[in-house]
Amino acid sequence: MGSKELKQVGLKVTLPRMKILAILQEHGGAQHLSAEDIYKSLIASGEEVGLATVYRVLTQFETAGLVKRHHFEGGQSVFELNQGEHHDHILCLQCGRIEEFVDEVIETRQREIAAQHGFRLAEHSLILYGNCTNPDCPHRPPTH
Amino acid sequence: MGSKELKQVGLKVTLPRMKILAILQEHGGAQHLSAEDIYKSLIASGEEVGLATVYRVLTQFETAGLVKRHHFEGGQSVFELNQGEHHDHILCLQCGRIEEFVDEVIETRQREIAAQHGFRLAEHSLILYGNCTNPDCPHRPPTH
DNA sequence: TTTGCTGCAAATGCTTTGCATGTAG
DNA sequence: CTACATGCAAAGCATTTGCAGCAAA
Repeated sequence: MGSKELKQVGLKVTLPRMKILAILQEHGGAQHLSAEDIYKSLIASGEEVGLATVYRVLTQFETAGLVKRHHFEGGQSVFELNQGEHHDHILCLQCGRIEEFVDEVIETRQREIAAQHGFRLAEHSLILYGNCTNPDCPHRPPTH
Repeated sequence: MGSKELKQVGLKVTLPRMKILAILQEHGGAQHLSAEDIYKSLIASGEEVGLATVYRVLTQFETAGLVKRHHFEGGQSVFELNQGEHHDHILCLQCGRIEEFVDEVIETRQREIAAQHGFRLAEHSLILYGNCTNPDCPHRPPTH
């Protein structure tokens, strides 16, 4: 299942790569995991991979366009499967919940602003931080 | 001139703090400097400050609301004087030029999106990355 | 004087790299 | 068989912290 993607981007099909891809694909691929998260997950399932390998593989995946790297508050990078369409993120400062959204109004406005300033827009990073009013929001600091 | 701000926020008026404030205020206060930048600037002007002090002071300034910290691409944090009104940034991937902008359309839309997802919006980070078409853009990698 | 500040060096947290061994193609 | 992958330990950065000495109020 994951071997096709690996071959496509010219990476050898190895166990660590397959496993990491599988972890990212869980729950529909809409996860945002740190390298450490993935490493722990591997260890938990009895795999013998080094943290360095996790970082190396994730970087290769990013270069290959398989995953996207984000820099949310908190120092560490988080990775998610590249699901094709671009999206931005909103995350809860209380419980760390992350939701994705796409908004054409904002996308369009960004291009206009870039043009006004004499820039050709290449990419952007938009992250909204807030408190989710969900009753089941466990009011504790985010895991990452 | 900077001593007033320091007293206001309950920090003792010391030479390192005055100097760092002065550096941030240069060029109208619209600079985006890393701790290292500021440290080098101090050293260059013959001051005997430690890098640790620069970090400590910047963190205190941030807590006091005197400066804002941003996480642009590149690992290090950059600091700018808190000029009161919120704004976002657009920066050139080629020359590192940074421009600031405010857009009500985007601001409003962000609040709407947050509300739609059941979030009370606390803050946000919006950074546009592009290539500035300025003829004098020195096509080399950004300094930070 | 007393509390808070500073420099220095050491410690930290995340991420990358060097190297010898192992393995996919 | 050969080029690429891996694990481990060590190295790298950016940033923080412990501590003894100094200085602002």
